[in-house]
Amino acid sequence: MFEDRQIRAQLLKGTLPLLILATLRDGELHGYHIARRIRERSGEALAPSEGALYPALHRLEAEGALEATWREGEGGPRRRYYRLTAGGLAALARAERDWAAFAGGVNRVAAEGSS
Amino acid sequence: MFEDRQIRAQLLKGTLPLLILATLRDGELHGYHIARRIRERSGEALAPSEGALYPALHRLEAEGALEATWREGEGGPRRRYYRLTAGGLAALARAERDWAAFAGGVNRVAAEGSS
DNA sequence: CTATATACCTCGGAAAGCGAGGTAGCCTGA
DNA sequence: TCAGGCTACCTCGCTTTCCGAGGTATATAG
Repeated sequence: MFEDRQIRAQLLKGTLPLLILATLRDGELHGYHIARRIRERSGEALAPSEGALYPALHRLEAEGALEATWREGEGGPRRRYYRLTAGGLAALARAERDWAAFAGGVNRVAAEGSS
Repeated sequence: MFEDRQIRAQLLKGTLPLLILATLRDGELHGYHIARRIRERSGEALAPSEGALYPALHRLEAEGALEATWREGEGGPRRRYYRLTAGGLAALARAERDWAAFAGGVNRVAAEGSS
């Protein structure tokens, strides 16, 4: 049947950068922690896979939105901490604006009894 | 630079079925008209391309969410009119629920000063 | 007869998510 | 001692779906 596959599977597309940038607004975090924060804050509604998260972090770093440093982990493997650059902050503002416009548009189209 | 490309380009992913199904809630329409309605109702925020729209319609039809009939157009080329099936109505409800959960999750993560 | 608007379609390419799989360090318990 | 589990990172191949470009066809306006 026409199942959850189609909608759910693709919804995350394009919003991961926003989620990552927003998560890093309060301070630096490492990748695994970012994923956990997104899950928690979204109330488990969003759960980006590692196969999506790490490439997204690399992209943002390559674009200059994030800076990263390796740190030896206390009681655990080494971690890569990410923080926003000035450009990243601007990218976050842009991403929020884009998301608001997009979500608003979808809501207007999907709203019942609009004409 | 980290430009609009990244967010905007992929945002539509996964929401097209919802937009199409919602647009057809009030009655049958043909493809071109559906595209126009989405543009109008979203306040020009959403403008799915034909290369995305027609395949999406075919997918929904193949899945049984839509039924379609050809009609000779009065003053113009022939048109294919789409309408919701019972299954399509259910799919619409599901898509709306998924969208609400997803958008809510993104908003919670992106919201400033949440903890 | 050409241009424009409507209306449909398909193709190739790119982007980005997912799952599976792999490496590695540390801790716990049999 | 060593198996299992948690943290933490990474990559690869697969899939989906979007976009843009291009193509067909009909009707009307100039």
